[in-house]
Amino acid sequence: MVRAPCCEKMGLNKGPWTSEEDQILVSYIQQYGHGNWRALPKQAGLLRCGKSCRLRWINYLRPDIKRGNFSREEEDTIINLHEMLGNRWSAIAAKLPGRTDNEIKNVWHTHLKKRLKHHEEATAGPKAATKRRSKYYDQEAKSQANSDSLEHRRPVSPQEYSSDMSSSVTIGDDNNDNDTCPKAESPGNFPEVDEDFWSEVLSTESPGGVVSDFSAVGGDPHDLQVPFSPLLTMEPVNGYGSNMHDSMDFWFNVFTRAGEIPELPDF
DNA sequence: AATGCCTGCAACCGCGCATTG
DNA sequence: CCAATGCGCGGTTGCAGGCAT
Repeated sequence: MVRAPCCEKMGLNKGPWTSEEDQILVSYIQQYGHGNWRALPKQAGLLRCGKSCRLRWINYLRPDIKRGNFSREEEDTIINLHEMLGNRWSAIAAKLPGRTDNEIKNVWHTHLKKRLKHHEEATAGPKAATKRRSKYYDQEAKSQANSDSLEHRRPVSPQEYSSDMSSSVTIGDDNNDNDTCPKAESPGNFPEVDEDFWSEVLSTESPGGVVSDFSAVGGDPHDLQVPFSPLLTMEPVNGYGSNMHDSMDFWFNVFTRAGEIPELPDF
């Protein structure tokens, strides 16, 4: 099957959007919505393909877009989710209101990969830790030192925790290198946990569920500092927990990293 | 001051999946 | 059932601005 191009390429604008085009697109969507992206540019009088319009709207013009730099918490959330989901940017974006998959993808490639790399260097040994850091990271470390770095590490209630998985693990944070940042020697920087811990988790938890009694799994989740914490908040939509395959994958990763493969829970 | 390099980000491209007729 | 179409996603690119030399 020969696929037709998404739009007639002839005579359509490409590249950066002008403010006029933005205005046309916004006012059209506000008035009529965006039922059919392919037809939209023609109806709105834009010399763009529908795909381009959709991208512009979703990534830039949508009214609920959150602009500006990512907070530390948002970055930690991305790192957590990326650990779980991989490059499923849209699934990650779904957990970050106001942020787009494109934005998250960019942040990951420009900032967070460096953070992780730096963290690995730092945990690999003092020699590696003294390597030259990126410009971004130097600035970030400076600004972080000026801010109240304790705020985002504060303990939270299970309810609050359930709606904010971002606080579970902090990776590559200069100021946390000596406190609660996980420092396991094992691949993936995961701390060891004992069998009792996992059996407790399994008795109280299943994918898609929420742990309501943290005393049963070791008290304050922040004290645990283990990467499965997002599991505790997982909802049976968008990503892990949404189907059997993902759930199996997830549990396999969790147990493999924990160094044991107990019986999988019923799904 | 000039030049080249690097970084960040907006936008494009191609593919796969879902839907429709 | 199958082809056509539309949409969404992830990877990649190109450009503008900042920075180093």
